[in-house]
Amino acid sequence: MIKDEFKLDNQLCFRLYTASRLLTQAYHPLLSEHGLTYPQYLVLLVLWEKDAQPVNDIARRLYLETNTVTPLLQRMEKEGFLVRTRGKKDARMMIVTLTDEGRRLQDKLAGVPFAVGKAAMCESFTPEMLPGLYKTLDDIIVKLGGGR
Amino acid sequence: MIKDEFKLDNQLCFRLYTASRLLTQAYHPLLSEHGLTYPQYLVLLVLWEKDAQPVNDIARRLYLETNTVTPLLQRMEKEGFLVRTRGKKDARMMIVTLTDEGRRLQDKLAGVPFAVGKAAMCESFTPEMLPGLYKTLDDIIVKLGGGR
DNA sequence: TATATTTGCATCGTGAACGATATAAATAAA
DNA sequence: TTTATTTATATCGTTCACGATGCAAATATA
Repeated sequence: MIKDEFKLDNQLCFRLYTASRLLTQAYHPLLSEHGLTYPQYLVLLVLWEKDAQPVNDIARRLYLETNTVTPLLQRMEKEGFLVRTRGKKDARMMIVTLTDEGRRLQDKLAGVPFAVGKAAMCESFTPEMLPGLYKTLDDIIVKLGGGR
Repeated sequence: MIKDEFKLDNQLCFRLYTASRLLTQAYHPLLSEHGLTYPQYLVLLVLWEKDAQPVNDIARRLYLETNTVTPLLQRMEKEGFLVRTRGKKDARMMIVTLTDEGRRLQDKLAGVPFAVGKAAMCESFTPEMLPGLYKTLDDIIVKLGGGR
């Protein structure tokens, strides 16, 4: 008999992994319509909050490494959503700035959060449960993401 | 000013995505030591519960597509953890069966669940909170993963 | 000032994810 | 029994993730 700790139904990570993938899939049709992927959408969220940030700050905000973010930003630049320019004071830094088109996406994607929310909520999982869930996930993230 | 729905701190999906990635990273050193990745570890969990399953059943259990699972199984076969044989009754099916080495990993990885659990738990996120969290995530998965 | 170290970003290789498509076996319909 | 459809898996192309490594600019040290 398999040990309890090895049962798939007792795995926190598998649940997080699956829920994350399925929720990302829910974003897919809404984002691909505008030529975006989910990680690219996250970059937009970061830049909409605060424009003109260096690669490092964007990566840290998303708990990602720069070697993940750099090619992602290069693709977004090629698509015309942002521009990357060397920092004047410190030439090592690559400053990422939204283009007009990148800012316009904020209006075009205005309906996305609600649409995805509607797709995930049900009788047993309601919006009122979100704060508690956020707190729990944040605890896990802080514990594991420590340095960031 | 950015809309509340667009703030990164109000994103459920980003939290799931981050928590999933960070928890998977916690598995990494423990698994790579044995030549395994996290998705490969999930395949082992499935096969330890029930050996000799077709690709389709493994994929459904993990909420993945077969085009994700097939190459993953091919790599695991090359590593000697399992064998893939065509079904006798239905030759379309590829039956996946653990090797002795694949079964032995169950003992070698015996300490992994506890080690990862210790890495994720803290004062504010305790093992007692797991059942509630499981329920919430399962609701999301069922709502979004519907058919599977 | 010359040298060493640190910092910020980029490149490379591998392994997922996943949409789209292909292929062959099994089953259903004509 | 041909022919059409469904089913199970595999292949292909693109985009992440991420460990390892490289490189140039900035900073610290000698």
